[in-house]
Amino acid sequence: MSPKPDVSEERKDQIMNAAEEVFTRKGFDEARMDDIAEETGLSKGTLYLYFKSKDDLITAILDRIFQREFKAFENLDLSTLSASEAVWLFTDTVIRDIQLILRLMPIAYEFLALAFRNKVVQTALKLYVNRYMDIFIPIIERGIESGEFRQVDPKEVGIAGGAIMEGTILLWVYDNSLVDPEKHIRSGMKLLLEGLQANPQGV
Amino acid sequence: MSPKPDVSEERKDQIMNAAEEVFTRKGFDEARMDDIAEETGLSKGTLYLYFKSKDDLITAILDRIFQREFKAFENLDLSTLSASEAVWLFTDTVIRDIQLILRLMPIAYEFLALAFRNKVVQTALKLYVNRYMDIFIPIIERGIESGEFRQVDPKEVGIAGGAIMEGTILLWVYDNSLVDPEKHIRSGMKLLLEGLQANPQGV
DNA sequence: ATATTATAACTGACCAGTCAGTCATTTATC
DNA sequence: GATAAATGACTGACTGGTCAGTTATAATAT
Repeated sequence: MSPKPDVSEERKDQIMNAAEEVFTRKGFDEARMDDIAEETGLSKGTLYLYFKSKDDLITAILDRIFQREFKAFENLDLSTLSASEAVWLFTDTVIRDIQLILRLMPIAYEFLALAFRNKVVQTALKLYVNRYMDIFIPIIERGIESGEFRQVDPKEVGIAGGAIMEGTILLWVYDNSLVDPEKHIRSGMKLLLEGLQANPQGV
Repeated sequence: MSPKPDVSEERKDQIMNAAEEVFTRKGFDEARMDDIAEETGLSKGTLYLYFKSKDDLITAILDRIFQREFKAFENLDLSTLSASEAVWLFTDTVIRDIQLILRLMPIAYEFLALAFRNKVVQTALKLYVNRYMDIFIPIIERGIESGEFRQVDPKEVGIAGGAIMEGTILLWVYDNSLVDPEKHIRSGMKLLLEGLQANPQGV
């Protein structure tokens, strides 16, 4: 038996939480390992017992965020719904998810900037958007087949839907007094859906 | 008169061009003043004759980008067009603009990340999105008044339109093999417009 | 002559990462 | 149940490299 209980998982989480806070507040480059140490209440040396470098810590945090994102899409059974209903359930899921993510937006945009020069980041983002499209596009296809939607290109609708979701958040970053992410993602999706109806009326 | 011809404007531009290149390639923080000096072919000391700090240089570059952006919207007379036509002309203008800006996207996303902690950046972005909405929303209002569009909230449509434009670019950053900015901004706007028609048919 | 433009060597603040050592708790032994 | 040994957790002063910004000096045009 070990003379002390293993606390390494709790410590790692504790450090990641503190680091997430500091990175969000200061950005990757301005965040000092000393700041993170202070935020945890631990010493800097201890951080290096659990993460071998600052990069390693950043990577672990991003991994954790992505894991959380993907979880929201699991257990999502859209097969029994009409296409419109499925779009709404999917939209609601994304919106619920976004509420949790909004505070991490500063990290997200630094991460996006990295995507242009970092292969690993590119791959992660590609995976993310593809998971998204793999859910969204089949809904549209089903709606067209069933005659609920008019004849449109499902991929184009998928991209437009994704753009509305991501773009609305972007506009909120531009001017948070102009945009309410939840409200305007919903109104944007509603406008898109209304244009898809085979027999125009309420959605 | 000065004993030498004044080349300071050319030098500034030359330095900004080099810096834009290096910032795009490496990011603000990873870009060294020595890299920029090497890119210009000048010495580091010379950079400091024209820009008093790295921040000053970054600010000048961002200013220049924004100036270019705004210029595209000047001389844009939409008053003689139908609302749909006006939306298309506006969309085309944005798309033409975007082609020039795509290579600077890494800078744009670093800049966005800054927006969360920097008042000046916040103000600049707010100004940008508001100029955009000040053009777009009146077009929608006019379309509703004239009976060309059905009764919708013009602000919501403006935000949806903006989201489609900005969001499509974002998706392109996520996965440039999935999205073609020009094509998908156009198809997204088409879907939005079709949903706005008072008497659904072609747009 | 002299003002301007340029240079390249230099400085010093800064900070990621290290390491020799301390501390607190558990286990082993009698 | 008291003492010692073992070990994991933790610390913080230190180092070595980096890089924004400075300065002393030179070149050049007028």
